[in-house]
Amino acid sequence: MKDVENNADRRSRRSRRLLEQSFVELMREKGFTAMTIRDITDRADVHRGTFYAHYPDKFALLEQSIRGKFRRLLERELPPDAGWEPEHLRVLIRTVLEHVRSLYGRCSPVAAVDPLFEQSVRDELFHLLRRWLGRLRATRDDRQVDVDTMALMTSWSIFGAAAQWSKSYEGVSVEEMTGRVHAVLTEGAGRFAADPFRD
Amino acid sequence: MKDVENNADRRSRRSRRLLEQSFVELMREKGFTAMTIRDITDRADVHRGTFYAHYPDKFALLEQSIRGKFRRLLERELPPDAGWEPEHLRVLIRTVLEHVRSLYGRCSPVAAVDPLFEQSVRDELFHLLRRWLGRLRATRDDRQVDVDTMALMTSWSIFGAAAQWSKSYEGVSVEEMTGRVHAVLTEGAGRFAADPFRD
DNA sequence: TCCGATTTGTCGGGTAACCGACCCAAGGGC
DNA sequence: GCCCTTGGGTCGGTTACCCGACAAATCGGA
Repeated sequence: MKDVENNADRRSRRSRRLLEQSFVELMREKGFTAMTIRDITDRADVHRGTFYAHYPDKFALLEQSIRGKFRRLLERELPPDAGWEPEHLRVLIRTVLEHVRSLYGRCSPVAAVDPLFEQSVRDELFHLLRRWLGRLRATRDDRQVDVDTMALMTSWSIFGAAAQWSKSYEGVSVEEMTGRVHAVLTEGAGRFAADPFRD
Repeated sequence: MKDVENNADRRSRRSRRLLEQSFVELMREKGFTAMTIRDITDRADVHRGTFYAHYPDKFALLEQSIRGKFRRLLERELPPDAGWEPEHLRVLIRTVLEHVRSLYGRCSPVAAVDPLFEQSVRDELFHLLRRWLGRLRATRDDRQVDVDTMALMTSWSIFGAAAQWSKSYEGVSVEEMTGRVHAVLTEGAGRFAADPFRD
């Protein structure tokens, strides 16, 4: 269980796969709070102890599940060679907007899982953006800004916009909102900073 | 791997299940001779060494597959509490007849697997009959005949009839043949033995 | 309230499965 | 002929998993 997630032992990968699969099934059958650890492990045909070897509790599995769903969504929308370019940014923003709305739209199922979900989305977003920016830096490394910080702030800004929009921007369409967010990211704060007293 | 087949370690059972499943899929995709051990293990996501921990070669897996199919067929046709009774015997005979015909009907795929198939069916049949006869013996144990021998001979006789019928009894229907076999088993050799010179 | 049942989380000992490497045999192409 | 690939089969060292049992926590009903 050294490199958790993908390139680990065959058995390790299989166990995680089986557990997550059972979890998803049980999620729609009886919901998060109703299911027990034993429910999950019984269905996965895995010893209960094995569960604790991979996850500290149910919430960790829920988080992996949410994260995985979001990641697959991004992989489906974006080309495999996507990077920090206007067109790909547009797609990314729109995907996040819709994903956040689809989970905020329905009254949040359990209040406890809410911050978990937010964290997952932001984190996934952060890693994607850092990868993009990292490759950018490789070509023209005359940048002063720190890549990690840039990725972090961008992920928060996109997510924040999505959250706010999905809650209270009833009249604004996805396209419109995507445009606004995109504009901020590309035109950016630099414009304002250059002339703070413009207005 | 102490009690091979059912009640063994979870991991053991899972491996066998995965391997057999992959085998069945590959069987209809590229056939028996074409598939390699690596094909099977790759698809099952199991280490190649694990295969040899369970089966000496491909043929053993084929045999398990055939045997399993036949067993499931019997379980579907017969009630769970079936025993040595005229009605259940009828069903058993008919099932064997049709099963044998369904595999002899098509020109036998590989000549090498032919005896393997015969052995599997007879063996499965033998164990079922022995179970039936064993329970019978528990109630009225005035029998002189050995249960194992009885079961063995019965299994051979039923299978033999089925094999012969599926090959060359073109005009005889399943019902008709079932009746003949059933008559022999119930009326039996006892009739003739009592009066060998009757005719 | 207390009690029994269920669930959670942990642990030690044992083992099936993993991994990588090995040798050998059977083709197939040069 | 030769080499090179491909598949079969084995082995030693390592590891993730299994099993059963345990105590602590949680919960629902008497």
